[in-house]
Amino acid sequence: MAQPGTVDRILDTAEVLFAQKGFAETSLRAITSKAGVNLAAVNYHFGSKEALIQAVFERFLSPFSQALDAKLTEMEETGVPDTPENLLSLISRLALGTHPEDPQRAAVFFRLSGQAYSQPVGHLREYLHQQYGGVFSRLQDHMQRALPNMPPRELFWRVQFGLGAAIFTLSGMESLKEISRKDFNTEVTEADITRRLLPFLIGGITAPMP
Amino acid sequence: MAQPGTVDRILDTAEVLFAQKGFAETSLRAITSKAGVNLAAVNYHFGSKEALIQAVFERFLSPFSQALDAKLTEMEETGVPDTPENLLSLISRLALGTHPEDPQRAAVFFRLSGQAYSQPVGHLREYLHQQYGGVFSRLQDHMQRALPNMPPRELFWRVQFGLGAAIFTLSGMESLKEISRKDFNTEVTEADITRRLLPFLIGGITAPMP
DNA sequence: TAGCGTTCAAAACATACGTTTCAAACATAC
DNA sequence: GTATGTTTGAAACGTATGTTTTGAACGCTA
Repeated sequence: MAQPGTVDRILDTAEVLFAQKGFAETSLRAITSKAGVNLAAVNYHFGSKEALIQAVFERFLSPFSQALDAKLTEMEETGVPDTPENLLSLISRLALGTHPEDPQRAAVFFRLSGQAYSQPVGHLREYLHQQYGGVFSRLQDHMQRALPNMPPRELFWRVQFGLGAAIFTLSGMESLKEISRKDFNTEVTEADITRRLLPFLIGGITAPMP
Repeated sequence: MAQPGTVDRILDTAEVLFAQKGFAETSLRAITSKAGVNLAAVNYHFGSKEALIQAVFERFLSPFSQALDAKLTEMEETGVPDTPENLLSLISRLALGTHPEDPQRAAVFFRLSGQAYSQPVGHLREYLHQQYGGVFSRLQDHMQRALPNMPPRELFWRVQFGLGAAIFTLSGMESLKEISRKDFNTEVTEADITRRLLPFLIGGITAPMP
């Protein structure tokens, strides 16, 4: 019988395990046993492990992508000026707040993104590109309008650098949290890091050209 | 018979395959067959796959780490001032030029670093930390001297951000090269990116505090 | 209630993996 | 040339993986 949520229980468990240990290192048996469902359920509902991975990302990125799209439209309509500050803090707020019911969710989001990016050429990367490349290039356009004097090529790379700084740091947070705890006797949260990230990103993206 | 270079042939092949596809996705059979050595050779010479991974990193990072150490000492002795520019361009030159006989080597270096960082908690990360944490904190000290007014905690995170931007971008170069080729009709090299990286990193690390 | 499509559970399947074994081939020292 | 320790080669081992199969349990409609 369609017991409420076999599919969702698989997705919930898979996204946590994928974020913790990576895709290859997470077996279907680990997912299904922790989720309390039968092993065959993954192949039955999703078709394959690869399809499950894509489903996990779709459930994650679609709300974020749609929210970003809506916010950009809202900015255009209400005449909020395109500035690096506005754009970057918009993204930061969305990344932290797309799933407000679960604050831990943001950490999983960042770790999953890092896993996806460091993933070899596999199908995931191109899937993400063709699925969410549109929003990304729209964001890039806004950033270009915010910095009209910067050559598009230079801006492209600087956005990539900023993306790297953000995803890389936030996806490796666990280890960094520990170091910060040891060296500075301070607990840090994802929100702390994104707050510190903003000036860094703005300084980097708007830096004078050599 | 100790045919000249079984160990080296394994290391050469392993480092390329690890960089291309990741650790879990690269089997010992793929390595040994491409290297033209027997499957058992890995366990005979290295003991295990995990030990092989560490050996690959040691061969890579030790020359870099030693060179960086020497250059920092040289800076101290000759009185070269600690500035973000000097420190960052030093690292950039070393990363690109530690293996001058093979320009491709730098790309492998970056991709391997990215794989190591995005790796889950596994033993590799702590191995790298206890092996090369010393040079890293020495570099951090120099950076602190370059920016005496910045709180150490803030500097720590900004260095992490910079590290993320560098490794993340350079380790995903293949895809980014392709995009750049399509969008801008330009071929880019690792050296191009590091040249563009420098102003971004300096701007980010020295950005005014909020 | 009978039939039907959907979902579940348990088991088996085929394959790929890291590792181990053991004998043969080799280099070196005596 | 023989003996000894080291390295190679081919095969097997045990295990873990993703996937498939089969039949039972279930909800729904006629």
